[in-house]
Amino acid sequence: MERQLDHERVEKIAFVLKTIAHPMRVAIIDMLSVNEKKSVNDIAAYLGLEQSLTSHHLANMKMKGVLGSKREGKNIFYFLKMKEAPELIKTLEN
Amino acid sequence: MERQLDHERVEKIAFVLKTIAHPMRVAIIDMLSVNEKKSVNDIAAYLGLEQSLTSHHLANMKMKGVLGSKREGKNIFYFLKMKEAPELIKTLEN
DNA sequence: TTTTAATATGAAAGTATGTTCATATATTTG
DNA sequence: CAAATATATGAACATACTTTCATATTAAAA
Repeated sequence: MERQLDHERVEKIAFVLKTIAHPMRVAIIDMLSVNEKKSVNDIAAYLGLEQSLTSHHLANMKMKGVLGSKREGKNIFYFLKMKEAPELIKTLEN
Repeated sequence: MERQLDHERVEKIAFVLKTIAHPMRVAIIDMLSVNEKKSVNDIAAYLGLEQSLTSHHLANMKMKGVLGSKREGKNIFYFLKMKEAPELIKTLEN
């Protein structure tokens, strides 16, 4: 029989869940699971949010390993980095 | 091609994620995914936590539909109600 | 029917998270 | 290089979440 999760593992799992557990961030991940990459402005426009707020959330998810980003000229494109993120959302769609 | 998630769905998904996104609560769900049902004291003892704190977390998860409970004499047993909860954890174990 | 065991509850304090606003930085274009 | 566009950043504020502590409730046992 399998061991229960140890403390460190539990912390890490909660950390990832916490990173995603916000309506804006769920929406961003959902969008990026369909779009491969999107600029900050596109994301903000699509979700109807302010630039600065969008940027803060994107930076947060990037810092925590959920997203990545890549500059292309004037734009910065964000993309999904943690493949599990959309799976979490899919688990709860019903 | 599939529609994106609407606002209400995104909110609901974030709500569930937020309910689970805490180390103690991940540990409780993990425990209950292996044990079917456990009393408050058992849970508190197993996790090395105070009675009151454990009770608060259990009540919270019950209120939000993740857990259920059932009194048996002096004890109250908690059990998993939302089947997706352990799946979320499983997605992030690796 | 008092005591003990198990759990819940509510308020206060502590801590973390989210949002806004003003401004900074980087890149392209005229 | 000055202006415009895209994005980031930091501080202040607002809100939400966690923990603790003291006490209440419920059920069983003596």
